[in-house]
Amino acid sequence: MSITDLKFDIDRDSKTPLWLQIRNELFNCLYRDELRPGQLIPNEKTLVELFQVSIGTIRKAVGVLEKEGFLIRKQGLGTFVFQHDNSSFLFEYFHFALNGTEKQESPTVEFISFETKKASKAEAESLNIPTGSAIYRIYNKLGLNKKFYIVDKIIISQDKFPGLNEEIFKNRANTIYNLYQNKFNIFITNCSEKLKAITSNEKISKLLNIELGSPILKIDRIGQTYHNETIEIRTSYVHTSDIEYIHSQNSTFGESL
Amino acid sequence: MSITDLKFDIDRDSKTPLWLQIRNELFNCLYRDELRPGQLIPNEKTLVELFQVSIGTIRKAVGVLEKEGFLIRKQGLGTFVFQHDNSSFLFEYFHFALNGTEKQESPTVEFISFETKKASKAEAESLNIPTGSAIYRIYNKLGLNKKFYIVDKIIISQDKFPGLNEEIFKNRANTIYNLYQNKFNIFITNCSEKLKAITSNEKISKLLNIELGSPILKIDRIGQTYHNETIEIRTSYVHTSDIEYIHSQNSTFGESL
DNA sequence: CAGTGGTCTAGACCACCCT
DNA sequence: GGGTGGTCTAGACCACTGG
Repeated sequence: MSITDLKFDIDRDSKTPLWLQIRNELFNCLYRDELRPGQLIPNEKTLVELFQVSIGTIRKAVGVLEKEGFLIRKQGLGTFVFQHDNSSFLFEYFHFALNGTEKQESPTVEFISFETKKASKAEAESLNIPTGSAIYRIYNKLGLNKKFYIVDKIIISQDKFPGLNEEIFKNRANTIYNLYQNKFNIFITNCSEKLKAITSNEKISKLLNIELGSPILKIDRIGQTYHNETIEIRTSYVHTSDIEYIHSQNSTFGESL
Repeated sequence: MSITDLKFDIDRDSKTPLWLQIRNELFNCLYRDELRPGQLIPNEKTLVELFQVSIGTIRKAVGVLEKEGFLIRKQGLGTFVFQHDNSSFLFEYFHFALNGTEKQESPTVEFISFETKKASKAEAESLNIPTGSAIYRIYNKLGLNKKFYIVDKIIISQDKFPGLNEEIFKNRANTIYNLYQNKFNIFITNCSEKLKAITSNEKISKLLNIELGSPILKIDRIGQTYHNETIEIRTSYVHTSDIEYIHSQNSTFGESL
């Protein structure tokens, strides 16, 4: 079943603009997996026929989805569905750089452990599952410049990742979000991070080889998929002696143009 | 001299798209202060005549400037130059909320001190002025929910703020960025923040009424104006017992529509 | 080369806001 | 009612990509 065979419900009398209706229809195709990550979507002329609107309206709808990060337009090639991979992922969700530098390098990742556990009350609430449900708890170490500064704890519901095990997790060729997407059909669409300063406990001190009670940056990240469904809870413990968390807000884009 | 009297250099044979040329011309008007914060810019029909292009091209240029944050379009009213003020500023550059909540409240601000000093080497480098140049060093306390959690240290060059003194600073009716903009013609266009976890020293402990050596979130913010000229160095020391630094990345905008 | 998205035109009509 | 930006049309032509 190709998307070009589908029938779409466009209501020309609706108060909702045509471009937004089309954007929503296309968005639902992504959500329902009728358009899959990396896939080429129909060209603009085809979409014009499919939706029976003018090309400007199609361009507006596709433009919004591109701005939102779901589609990528490439002139001369076509429009593709975004996918998480090594080249695009890191600089979206990895926010650290060595002191005084701007973001550049990819971190090195080292596996620590993979366990099956039961969800605590807080974890269950975040993941919207019953307390005590089966979850996976995964620990990783991340480093820059050959030294490890970050410990990541990942909590995911077993229900959403049937068949996942330590081997599959360790042997992934790409990023973790790419694994979710390709093997489990789960596409992380947005993240929210909350940062605090705490003191390191014994476990973190040992893993990062630092003194007990050192100041540590703790980051609680919630990873969600379509319609704000929470998929992953990731807690990072970061020793910020040599690295910094970077957050830039530029209103500018075109000064260099 | 109104903008409608200006002559613009639009090159129809250039490789640069018309909409980008127009965007850059308008941007330069902002930079050169020919269009001032809060001001209504000419309507689309007037811009069409001014630049001798079709309305779609104008809309593209203005749309980009709006996305960049420099202009604000209001249907039925017109298009205005963005200005920092109490209503729009806070939720752009204030990133804290009480534990477990999302961002909502405005912080309360309390003045601590205003001093004239000489720039240290690091400060001078950031501000691109000679070491030892005259600067202002200002301390503020910020709080949420009637308790203070944040100490802000602001460093600015005296050269860029002629006539600034403690009275003017304290008696500002609006935000600090609004003061820069209205009294000194300096418009902050972008910020970059770098976060670390440290332990509190004596000064910070006393100001925030916490134990010496408590874990503290330290934020180094660089505030810049057009063409990446650094205007302000702001260092925040945050006691994150009851509040969190929030950073969301949403690719989505339209799920609620 | 054929096919893609990017730019641009010259309008019409609608929704919104203020007086 | 008069003015603003928002939506939409039905094209033409250009720039880029891959084979």
